[in-house]
Amino acid sequence: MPELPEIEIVRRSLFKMVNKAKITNIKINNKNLRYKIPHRFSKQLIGEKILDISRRSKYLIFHFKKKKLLSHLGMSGKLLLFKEKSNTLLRTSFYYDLNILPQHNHIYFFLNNNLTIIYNDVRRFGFFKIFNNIELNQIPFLKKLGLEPFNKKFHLEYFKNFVKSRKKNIKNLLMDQTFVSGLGNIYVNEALFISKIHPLRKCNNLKKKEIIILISNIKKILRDSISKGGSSIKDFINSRGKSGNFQQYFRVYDKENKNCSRNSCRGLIKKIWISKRSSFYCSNCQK
DNA sequence: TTCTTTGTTCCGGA
DNA sequence: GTCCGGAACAAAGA
Repeated sequence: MPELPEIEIVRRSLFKMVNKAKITNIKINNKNLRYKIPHRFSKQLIGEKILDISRRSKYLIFHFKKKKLLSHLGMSGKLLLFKEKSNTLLRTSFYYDLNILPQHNHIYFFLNNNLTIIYNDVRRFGFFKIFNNIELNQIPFLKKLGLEPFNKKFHLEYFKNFVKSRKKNIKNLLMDQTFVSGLGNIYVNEALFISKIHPLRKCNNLKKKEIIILISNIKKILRDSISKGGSSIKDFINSRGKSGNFQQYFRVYDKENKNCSRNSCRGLIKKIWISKRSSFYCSNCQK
């Protein structure tokens, strides 16, 4: 569920607390994540100092002197911060109040500042990979990615150029990470709703005006979501266990059979599947 | 037992 | 060669 805004919030909240901290130990409870954690994993990271944490699309990158640790949270991955001294107290609040179960704590990164980063993931679709001496844009997972939505180059001309020879529907285009990277199902649904564009419209048939509105809305919705603390389908919390609250602002996602929230409309929200992904749209105002 | 959920990769047909 | 949709994959809860 975490999409760009959620990852950005995790990045910011982690960075505040663990920048310049050194990894003193690592405990792996379950190495079977999306990709199996190799034996050398702990050895390669212990003693390394976190020099930066950056984000590309939905990936987090921990920067060390020569190494980079790439992480993707998959569907339900969480990076929790744990204060050693008040261990018990935080455990309670993380694990029970927020329905985070300790049996899904898979990796512990112990730091020299009395904090521990815990990777918790119910479905284990997330992953960690270490890269040595490599530029960011050469990392295999990152080099195929399209523009970041906030990139100034993500504009009308880029869109028109990209769809010139393409015929897919606009929903699948926005889900395509080689076109624009960081959007997932939820924000694509929302952006199309706000832009009054039907998800099945062919991407090369959008009018100039519609493209401009859509791009502007994508940027706006991501920015708003970050400022509100990230989306919070209940699986998502930020690194300090604080739940995001963007969920209450969803206008179309998971609103099947509800009335359209647009004042002037009041059409019915429909649910369809597009490439096996649930898609919600207003049958009246999304043309 | 089956369905649904996600992002990503892989594959075959067009 | 390129585009595009579908399948597979990971795990678990309903």
